Amino acid sequence: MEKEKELFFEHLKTEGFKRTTQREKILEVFLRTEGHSSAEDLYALVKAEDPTVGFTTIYRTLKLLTECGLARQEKFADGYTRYEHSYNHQHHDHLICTQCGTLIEFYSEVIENKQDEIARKFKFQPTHHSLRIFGICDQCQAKRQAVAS
Amino acid sequence: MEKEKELFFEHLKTEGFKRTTQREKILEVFLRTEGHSSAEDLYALVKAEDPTVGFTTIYRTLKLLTECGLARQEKFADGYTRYEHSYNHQHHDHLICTQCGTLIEFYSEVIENKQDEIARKFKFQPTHHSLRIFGICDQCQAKRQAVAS
DNA sequence: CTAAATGCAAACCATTTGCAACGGA
DNA sequence: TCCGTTGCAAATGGTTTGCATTTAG
Repeated sequence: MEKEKELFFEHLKTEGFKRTTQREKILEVFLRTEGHSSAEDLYALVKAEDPTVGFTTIYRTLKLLTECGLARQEKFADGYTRYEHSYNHQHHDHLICTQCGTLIEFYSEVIENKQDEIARKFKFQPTHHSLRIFGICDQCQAKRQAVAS
Repeated sequence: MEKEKELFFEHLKTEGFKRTTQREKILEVFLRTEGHSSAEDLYALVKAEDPTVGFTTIYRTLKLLTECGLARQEKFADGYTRYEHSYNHQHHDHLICTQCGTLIEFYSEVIENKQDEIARKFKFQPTHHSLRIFGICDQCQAKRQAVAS
């Protein structure tokens, strides 16, 4: 966590931005989240600890965090943009149920390695990736069966 | 193309929807597109052939096409939702340059197979997937080098 | 006939921006 | 002090919805 904070403050310094209490608080709360948080989620969490922080600052800080690589954004079908960090949280990919929205996380060494191999082949320097498999989860398949009969 | 049209009209019939000239035209134009088209792109293309079709109908028809599996939607960082079909276009994944936006397509049998294996393990019935590797492309790496020196 | 479909304009809603007050450096 | 930052309110912009009219079945 300290390493991440340093990285952020360093980024602020080199870009000529200021280190404010709001930015410190938002980063701190963000690093404590697990998984995918929307700006709204984060706003609620930060607001609980510091009611003076505004919605706008959440957005502006998330942008900064994305720029320096601490946050990664992903657009979801529900219209919300969600953010996640990699601190204390190993990389994983997703199975997403298009029926109920359930998220299943998985990790495959084989796929990770193959991706690196492909990137090398194209002389491409990968920073991160997103693999999502869409379909129907176990439970929703059962529900469908029940309706059909 | 005929197979896809049949599938669509069949979907309309089973859902109790009507077969209209607008829907026929939109499907036809959509199947002719290559890659990722936004509603706006499609509107321009359809409008060129039939100026009476409205923007709203594009959205409503894309929703129908997505429901019956002919279109697949993907949210992009620029705020637009883009759609693609699989007619006449084999599946592929993407390397995306975060610097210049270049898209490189690739296909890996190993990754495809591993994905199916993972889905089976979770009793998940996959319909499609999206794998995007983000990073810096060959050309932009060269540019960076040039600036640094 | 009649229920669905269309096109327009207005509404929506997550996100962004303008601006006056504020606060690091 | 100076310039970036903040929070509010208003604006933005892609997408959706209400409604009167048109149209497929």
